[in-house]
Amino acid sequence: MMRIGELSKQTGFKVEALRYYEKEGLLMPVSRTESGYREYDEGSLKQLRFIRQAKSVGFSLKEIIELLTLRVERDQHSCGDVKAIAEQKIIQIKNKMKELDKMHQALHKITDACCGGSKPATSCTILDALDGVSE
Amino acid sequence: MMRIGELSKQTGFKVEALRYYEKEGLLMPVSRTESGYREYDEGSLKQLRFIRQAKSVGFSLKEIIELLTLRVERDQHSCGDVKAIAEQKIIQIKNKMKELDKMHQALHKITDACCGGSKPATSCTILDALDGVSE
DNA sequence: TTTGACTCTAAAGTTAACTATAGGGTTTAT
DNA sequence: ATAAACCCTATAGTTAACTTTAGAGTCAAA
Repeated sequence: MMRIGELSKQTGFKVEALRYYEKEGLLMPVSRTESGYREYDEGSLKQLRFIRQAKSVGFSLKEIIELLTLRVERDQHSCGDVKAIAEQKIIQIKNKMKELDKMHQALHKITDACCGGSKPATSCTILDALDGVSE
Repeated sequence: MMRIGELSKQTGFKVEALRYYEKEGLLMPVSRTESGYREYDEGSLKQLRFIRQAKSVGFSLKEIIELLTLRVERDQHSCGDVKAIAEQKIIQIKNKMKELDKMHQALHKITDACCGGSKPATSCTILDALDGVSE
């Protein structure tokens, strides 16, 4: 078990952000000490790593909560429910990957074609580069 | 050439957002009519499509400006400059793709393993599912 | 035992990215 | 030629995701 300062140090999230996440329902402390200090464990670390990942690819905190509460629990959510939400998220993720792939190809085209040739390009933008990328 | 309302209709961005983008340096109108109306063209459409893509995968407007101004122009930016920035962005993109891939595998694991079996799972979360994903 | 580092709550402030409002010109269809 | 629909600027307001501040309790070392 660790306190909030330690969790902050190990994850890079600020102490205040961690308290904010609790208020928003993203990350609950495992327990509280008698004096009211928050206590966290390894699971908290894992959860914060996931939150960082999801944030970095453009999911909002609200969407991340949806992802985190995706669970099948007897008498709570049916497999069908979970499957439906998960599949919708998978679609979102696939779309994001497609966008990233296009951007990646375009950037690659810039570094390769625009700068690699013998004669220097006069003007080459990512928009021009995207033109060559199959949609 | 089209005016701001038409551009808004064709892209789904609100008129006010387009004006905001101009103020922030993301999207400049091609020209102005005598009476001061903004005028846009096909290039504006292309640019807005790109902005939407980049936003959806978590790039900030500031970062998008960086991407949009990535261009080799004689006497303005050297190939080296552009290459350096582009390569840094490629790294960012690759990281995002890695994160998305992990999330995708985890979600797939949930829909498959947790709901597919004959006996119902009692509890299965995305965090549990991520455990099995190679890091 | 007291000082410094840590923690708490509650509330106000900040930043990015819009969104809405006020007050006023312009275009276009009738 | 006039009303509806569109555009303008400037400014204020909103939402998400924090960050800061104020005031106070707790814990560990000297």
